[in-house]
Amino acid sequence: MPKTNEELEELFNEWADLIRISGGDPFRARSYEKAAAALGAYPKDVASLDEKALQAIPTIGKSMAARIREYVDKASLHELEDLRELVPPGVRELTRIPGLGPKKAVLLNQELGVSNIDELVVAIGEHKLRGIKGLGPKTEENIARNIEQFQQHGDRVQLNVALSLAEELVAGLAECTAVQEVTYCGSLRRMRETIGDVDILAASNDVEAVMNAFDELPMVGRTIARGDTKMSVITLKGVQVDLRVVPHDAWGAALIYFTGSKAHNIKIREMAVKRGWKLSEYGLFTTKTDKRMAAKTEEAVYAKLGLPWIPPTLREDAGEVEAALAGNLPTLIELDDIKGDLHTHTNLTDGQATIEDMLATAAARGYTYYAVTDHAEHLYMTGMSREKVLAQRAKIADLQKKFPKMTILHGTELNIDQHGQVDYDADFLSGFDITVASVHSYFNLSRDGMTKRIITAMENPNVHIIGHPTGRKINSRLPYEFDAEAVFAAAARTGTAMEVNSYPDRLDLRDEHVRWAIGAGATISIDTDSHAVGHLAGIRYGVATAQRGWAQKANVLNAKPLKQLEAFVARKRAKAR
DNA sequence: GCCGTTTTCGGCCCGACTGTTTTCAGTCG
Repeated sequence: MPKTNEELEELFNEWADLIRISGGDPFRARSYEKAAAALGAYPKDVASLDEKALQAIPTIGKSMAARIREYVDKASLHELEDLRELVPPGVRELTRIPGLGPKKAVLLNQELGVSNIDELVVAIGEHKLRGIKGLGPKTEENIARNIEQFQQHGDRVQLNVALSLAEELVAGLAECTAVQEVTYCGSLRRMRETIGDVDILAASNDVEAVMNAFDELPMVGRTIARGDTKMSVITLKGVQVDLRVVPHDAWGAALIYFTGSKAHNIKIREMAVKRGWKLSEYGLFTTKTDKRMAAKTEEAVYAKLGLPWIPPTLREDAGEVEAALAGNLPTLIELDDIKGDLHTHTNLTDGQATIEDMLATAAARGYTYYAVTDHAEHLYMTGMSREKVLAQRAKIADLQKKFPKMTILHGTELNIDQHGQVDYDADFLSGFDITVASVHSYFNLSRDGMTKRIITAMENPNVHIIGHPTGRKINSRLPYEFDAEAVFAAAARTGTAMEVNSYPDRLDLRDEHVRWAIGAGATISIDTDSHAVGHLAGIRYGVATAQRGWAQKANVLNAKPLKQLEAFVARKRAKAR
């Protein structure tokens, strides 16, 4: 997303926190949060908009627009700076600890002078919290434990880790006879790239039995809360899991509630309120007579609100409700639409598996084509040479006979050098069926330099896909700086696909970028970058990320039949002449 | 601070759980 949007998202979120900490109007705080989310998701650079255009963005009114302009024009926000003066430094940091909200953070600061997490740890060690009115020994204990949990597992877990944990938990609970239905919900069902807590929903009329069964699952560690319908635990690996048990006849309403997102739920609950109804996890009710109108299935609840069923990957209040009302919901790309993988490796370079094993696994997935794209020679550590390339090509011609239903494409993953050039000359490049080109070096170029570099590579008629386009690694490496708007426009202009790399620690492009790239008219390619046979199944993460970016089948290169894929490559090569 | 098919003022989603209280505030999702 554009840099200004990102900065404003962060600043407005800080603003919202400071309003809450300073005891300001909570609804006003929410306005800032909503505006922050809207700016973060906005696909164009807001720095280029005037006040009138800014106000056309939902949640941005007159004063928000003026503040955005102030920030763009003067690089400052004087009201936010004034507010920072009012709030003791460090109090906001304290609210990052689970269970410690603005009220308690202020209390701790006022009573004990605590202004950061380290000082709080010392105060707890001296048992100073229990003397404060409203706090007791339990609170002191809980905060101490939450700090420990936060410091050890502060990062959200990756999608694949959370998903396999959730699948294990669901399978375990399904064996309990009291469980009528069980599934995972929350950000995991929405397939967000990282997951805070794993949410499990079960239907049963024997809550005790389900909770006891949950407690006894081997991966479950400590219980942190247990009530009549809800229970929270920490797994042995330190992930928080929330279990909610509901009556079977409220399954659909509970699914919606527990899947979220919070913003999506608020949106549809407001729709209910406007009709004189009330929506909760127990169903959709009339306010006057408390009569339940829908609850059994998600479809029934959405239908009563005048909406089609909305796929979980879209439920972020990012325009999906409005699109649903207008009958414009996208028909999302599905896993079954994927016809092949266009970015994969073998043990000829840095992969773990032989080409035979990779091909057999791909064929078993039912792919109609598959590209072998081992690294090119400028990634010296992989020891690639032209001789090896040609030998691999000959081998593929041979192996093709073993896979009559799957066309094997011979490709390569090229390295984009700091000037935008790639490993081979046009002549040698034309021998490949398809190529991926990626940035593997010089991550610290200037924004302009990086932008120019990537666009230069895209202008090469023998470059068909840009691999992991932003270079980010979740929780470890930031994306490199470049002008995404210019790059996506160039992708559309040059007929180059932008990859959605499915590797769980990459997911690159990410959801918001996918939506933006598609909006710019670019084609995306959902690939696994597999280095082992087990990686090929990871395509589900890429498909989910593309869904979160509103991608439809027509936007995806490797959802096209082979002929159309070949035409995509040929069109680009023809441009060189 | 935003917003409008009851509205330009007065609303703003809804419920669960904990810990500290003797009926509720704070926090979470």
